[in-house]
Amino acid sequence: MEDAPQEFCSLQTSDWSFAAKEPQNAREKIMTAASHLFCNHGFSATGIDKILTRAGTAKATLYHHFASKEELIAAVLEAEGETWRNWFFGRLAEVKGPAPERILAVFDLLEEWFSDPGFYGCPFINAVAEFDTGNEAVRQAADVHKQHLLTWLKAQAMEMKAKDVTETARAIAVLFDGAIVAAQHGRDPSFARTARVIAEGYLSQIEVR
Amino acid sequence: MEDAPQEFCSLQTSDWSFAAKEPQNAREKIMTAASHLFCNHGFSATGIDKILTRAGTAKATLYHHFASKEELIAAVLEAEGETWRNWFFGRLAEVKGPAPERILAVFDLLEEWFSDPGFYGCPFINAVAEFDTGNEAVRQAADVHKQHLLTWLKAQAMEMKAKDVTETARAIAVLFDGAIVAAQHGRDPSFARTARVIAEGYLSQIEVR
DNA sequence: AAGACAAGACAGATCGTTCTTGTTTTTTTG
DNA sequence: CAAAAAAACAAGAACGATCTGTCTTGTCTT
Repeated sequence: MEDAPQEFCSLQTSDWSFAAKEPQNAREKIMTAASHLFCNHGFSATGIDKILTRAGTAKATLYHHFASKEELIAAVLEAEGETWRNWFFGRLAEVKGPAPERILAVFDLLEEWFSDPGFYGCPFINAVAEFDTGNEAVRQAADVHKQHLLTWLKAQAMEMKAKDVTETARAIAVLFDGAIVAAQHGRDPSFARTARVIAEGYLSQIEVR
Repeated sequence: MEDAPQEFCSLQTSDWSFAAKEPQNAREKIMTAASHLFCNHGFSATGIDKILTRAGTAKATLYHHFASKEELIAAVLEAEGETWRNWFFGRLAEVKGPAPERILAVFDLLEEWFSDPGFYGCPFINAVAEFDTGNEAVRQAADVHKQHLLTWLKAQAMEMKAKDVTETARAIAVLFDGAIVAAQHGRDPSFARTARVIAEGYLSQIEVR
């Protein structure tokens, strides 16, 4: 019952998740089903048959669109990453104010994300945690995703004339990862605010050019 | 070759890992082999047969000591947690100085941990990331482990007369988790120092009773 | 005599993958 | 616009491999 085929739903509450999107064709049906199962029950633990049952598609259709399970995993990670970044940076673009306030807004967005009942942690953190050694493709996908965030953070650090732009971005990224993991483990969205307070203190002490 | 049976090694370089200990009997052989494979290649991805091959033991021996794979996972997590905490808190007990310095020493220990070539992240973070939904036993084991750290942090916060003891401990824990994940993903131990600098700033601004 | 262990056959289920057959949908073309 | 060609898709059988777990037989150590 829990993993039954998704019923029609015109209201998109989880803009950050590809798995919550309305699939338009068989390929998307497979990807949204796979995304949900991978992220909630793990990649290795999710078999092809479970994905097909949830997607309501045929086995040949999956292997027509994806050469292997590994390729499906890669496609899901890429789609999840892109959807999440569109949501995240899209919302950040709405924030008015100087760079420090934009950085702090990051943690408000994290709290929104954590508060979603469907929150399952960061797919990339989870994937690297599951595969660790081997599967360099997964690590690379996670790296690409993280670079997007670091690039944005560096831009903010430059705008606020931080002395060490890279180190400032790294520091915020540590708070970012820490908040995600703590919120996932404790099922407690308020870790985003804890991280925000730390960030406020850090940014107020930044050395400036 | 990579996962061959471990050769004799009298020097214990990785005191933090149960998988690096010298097994004394068949049960410990199984547990150290399982620990190594679980932590490096994932729990679901590691089959019983691979564990037995690495341990050099028989299948009946495994099922004589453990009722199921799930129970073996639980036993490995518990052993890994205890070994790690013995190393961590044992080393912390050597640190002289007031509470803030003891807290900062946490991040020096993290850097040591991250610098070990065999570092694979935190087994509990990895386990929760892999299973997420379902498997409440794993989540509970992770919670117990985290409570040990939080209790220690609260004691330090009390000693330095922090106004909000719980929040102070939570903040350091966020930096703790963030450093682990960042170091694991970037294969870069220096994230421990990044987290330490943030902690220094945070502790210097703490509200005191 | 008893328990710990090795070695491995065996079972039933599930894994990822390929293949076949037929239907529906889309695209191209006359 | 209609006919024809092509692609997408459903349903599911079949494959060999691997999965967790059981069971048997025999050796070794206490």
